[in-house]
Parts: sequence; structure tokens; C-alpha cells
Amino acid sequence: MARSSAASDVFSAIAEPRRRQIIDLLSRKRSLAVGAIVLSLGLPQPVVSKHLGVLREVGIVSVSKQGQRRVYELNHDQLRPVYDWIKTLERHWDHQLDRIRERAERRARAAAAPEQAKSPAQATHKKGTP
Amino acid sequence: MARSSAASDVFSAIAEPRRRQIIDLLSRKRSLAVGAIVLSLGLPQPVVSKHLGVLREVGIVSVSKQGQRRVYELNHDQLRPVYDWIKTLERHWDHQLDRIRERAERRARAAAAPEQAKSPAQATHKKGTP
DNA sequence: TTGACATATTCCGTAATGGGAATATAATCC
DNA sequence: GGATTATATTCCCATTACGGAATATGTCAA
Repeated sequence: MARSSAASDVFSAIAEPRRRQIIDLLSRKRSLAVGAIVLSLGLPQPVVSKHLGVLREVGIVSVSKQGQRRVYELNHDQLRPVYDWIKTLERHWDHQLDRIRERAERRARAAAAPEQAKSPAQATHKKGTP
Repeated sequence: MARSSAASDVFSAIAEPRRRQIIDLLSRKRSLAVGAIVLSLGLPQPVVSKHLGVLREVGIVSVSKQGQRRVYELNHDQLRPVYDWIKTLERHWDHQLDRIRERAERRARAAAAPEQAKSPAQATHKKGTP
């Protein structure tokens, strides 16, 4: 019963290495025809078409006919759930963002409570809260 | 063969919604015994144990015996491949990072050349989850 | 039309998935 | 020792996944 299937769930869709490869390809080149993907990945055409089918069903890619070929492109938005989910754990990876944000917050705190500021922050008028 | 199995591939491991739930739980509470997870998710204990088994095999979680219970905790590092992969597409989402970095740099420049300080210090920018 | 090309779909076989129920292991308490 | 609690493991089953081969659909060109 409705086990999260690759055909409907983004996370399952990206579980397949070759599907991730396809996504990688499409994120670099703006758009690609099936043939180009087949060439690039070196997989049998039916295999590629089937993977594209899965990605299509989930909404990760979209097609447009162009002559006798189908041109695929990435819908980045559909991958957002993955991004949002993993981003929750971002703080654990000592990411640049953290250092920047941390510094900003330290600075903000210092500006908000200047009496316990150990480091002599030059200037900084304090500032009322909006 | 060697289809990327959930038992060996991180992406496959996190494809399962309940496994993601477990990860979410463990990322909030530092460490949890199986019983607590069972309680929290409302799933049968064997099911939880099996999911934990998968996460364990991949290395996403690790166990330690504590009395008669096994306490699990998250190994964030193992999820890094997911983070790194999805982060490639970050630019498409006009991410907060850019704004924060920009602001920080502006601020840094202002601090380096204090005589022309005139920036509106918007210290506290609490950003709730959208 | 016929034929070449580009892509999708179907059928098949094998392997893996995840849940349920029952059972096994292990630690703790009496 | 035996009983109880906590967790893992095994067996079974229905479902799904993926690749391969063959075939179907669609499009252009002459």
C-alpha cells in the first residue's frame, strides 16, 4: 500500500545512481535530448528512457518535443524537498554559512548588549529593534 | 547486479520515509533508545529495529549498549554525500546564503573602513522556518 | 509511400523491498 | 534458577525495481 515508490516520491527517484547522473547532466547543460544523454552515460537507450520516465513522473524533469526528438530539462523546484530536508542537518558540517551567520549573530549580540562586549567593537551605534 | 541497495547506499537508505523520520528524531534528540523511537513513531518494534538495521549498515547511525537497551545516535558525516550532491543545485534556489554572505561582506568592508560607516545595522534578523 | 532515425513502451526474469508474526538473544530483577 | 523487559532476527509474502530484448510509436526525408 503506497509504499513510497520511485514513481511518485522524489527521494526514491534520486536513490538511483543513474538518475542522479541524468540530473547532474541536465543541471550542467540547460537541456538535452535523449540521444545526448544516452551518448553521455553510455547506457542502452531503453534504460535511459525508462529512467527519464521515472523522473518525468515525479516532476523532476519535463519534456518538450523538438522535431523528432524529445528535449529534457530539469525542474529544480521538485528537488527542493531534498534540499530542505538535508539542510536541517547543515549545522553539523561546520559549513561556511554557519561561520558567517555565527559571526553576524555574535556581532549582532554585541551590538544589542554593548555593556558585556568584551571585544571593543568600534563604532556600532546600537540600534532599536524594528 | 549490485543494484544500489538500501543496505549499502546512503541515498537508498534515506529513500524510506520512516527512516528519514528516524533520522529527524535523532538529529533533534542527541541519542535515543529503540523504545523511545518506537514510542515516537508509533510503529511496531520489529519494523523500527529493521529500519535501524539498515541505517546502521550504511553507517548513518551507530549504537551503544546501555544496560539492556541500545542507544542510537546519528552519524551526520555519512549524510554528507547527500548534502554535497544537492548543494550543487543550490544556486537555482536563490538561497539565503547569498544574502547572508553579501551582508556579511558589506559589513566587513564597513568595519575595515569605519569612517564611512553608515550602514543600517539590522542586527537581529531572526529567520523562522518558512 | 517507404525507409531511416529518435524515443517510448511492453514483456520477462531476477533480485530486493518492507511489513507482519513469531521467535531468538540479551540484560535485569525476583 | 525463572520471569520480565528490551531489542534483534528469521521466515513468509506481496510488491516493486531494474535491466535486457524486442517491439511500438512518432517524425522527418526523398
